[in-house]
Amino acid sequence: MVSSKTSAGRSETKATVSPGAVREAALTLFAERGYHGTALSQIADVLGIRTPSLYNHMKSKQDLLRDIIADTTEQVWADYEQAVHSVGDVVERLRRAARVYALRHATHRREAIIVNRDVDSLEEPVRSEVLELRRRHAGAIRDLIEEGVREGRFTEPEPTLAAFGILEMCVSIARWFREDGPQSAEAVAETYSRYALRVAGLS
Amino acid sequence: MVSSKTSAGRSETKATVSPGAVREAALTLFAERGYHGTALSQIADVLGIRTPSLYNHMKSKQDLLRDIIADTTEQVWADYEQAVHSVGDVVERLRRAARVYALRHATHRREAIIVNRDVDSLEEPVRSEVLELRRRHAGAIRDLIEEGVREGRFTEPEPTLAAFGILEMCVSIARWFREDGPQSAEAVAETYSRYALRVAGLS
DNA sequence: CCTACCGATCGGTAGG
DNA sequence: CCTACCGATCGGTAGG
Repeated sequence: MVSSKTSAGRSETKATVSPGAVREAALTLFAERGYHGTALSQIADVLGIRTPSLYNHMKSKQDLLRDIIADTTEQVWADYEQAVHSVGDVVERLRRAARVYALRHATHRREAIIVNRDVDSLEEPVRSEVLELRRRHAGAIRDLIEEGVREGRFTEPEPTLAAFGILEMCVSIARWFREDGPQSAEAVAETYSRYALRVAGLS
Repeated sequence: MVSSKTSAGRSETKATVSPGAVREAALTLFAERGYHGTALSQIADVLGIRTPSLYNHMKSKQDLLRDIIADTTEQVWADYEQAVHSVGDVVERLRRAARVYALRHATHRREAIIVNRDVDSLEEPVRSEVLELRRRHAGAIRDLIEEGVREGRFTEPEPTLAAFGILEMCVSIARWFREDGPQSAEAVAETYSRYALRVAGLS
């Protein structure tokens, strides 16, 4: 991204920045300090340029947030659809839905933190669209549990509460997972998908 | 000149404010918009006074955040100790620890949201002290699961992951619980404490 | 409790 | 990519 940094944070050599580099820097700083806690001057510092130069690569600070959150939310839904696609068994469907959601939260930690902390800083109508997509996701998980209960595979009498619990348990992975930790993202996702089935009351 | 706004936020009659009222307003606004997303002028607006008058009831914005987060974190630990105090059975200990944690997140939603979203906006050394207390809590839950596994009551092979999952599942209650919803705080806490035992692998 | 006011910093624009 | 600069707003202080 930027070569030969001085101790003060800005680069010695002339920086060449791209929209992707700005987004990458925003991802790290928004995740660390929050949207309102991050100044554009801090993003510029990381990239080794002056604040006004950012505007060659983005439209506004709000646009940066919107792109990050909207893209991530859409990918979560796409993940879900692909995970359960052409899988018949309802237990296996829930297992895969939980596993892919958990895996994303281990592999895209910054995005997950930003979506969950700063979604309310989004301007309308994007904020409502994002919330609607998240509701759809939670509803799909609830429906899986209900279906499993009808088929006698799950026992949980409160599918809505269980769906929220399962999803938020997976979200929490983004808050503690370390790439250099003792477990791989895949192993953690596998473990949490087991928890999901237990919460649903796998019989 | 006392302009009497009726709809836009400030009060008609002369306001009498207390430290508790300032904290209450901060609680609501920090939870809604985040610490950095809330201006002191907004807190003053809610109370019907001018921003500088806030300083008769608090030391600084940062102090407001610190009081909210430190008090809440200490109460969570006190809750835990009281819940497991003089309870011998390890399954019952975990059930009670999860239930009291879940219950607090249903009954103190604003505090919970602020602790989880804005703890990193705390200045040192308070931030580190709060994080240490939270680690101690998670460690205590993990120890309960390990103890239960040793006694053959639980089966979970990853007590650390299970402890994080259980706690964060309970935290999530603060994000969706409504006092006027279909379930009481106690009922939700009861349900989530069942989930906790399932995640631990109650045999 | 208020008005008056402070320096600092914010996101963003003009113009090259 | 830069410098120069904008109006708005921030948390906070002085002084009554």
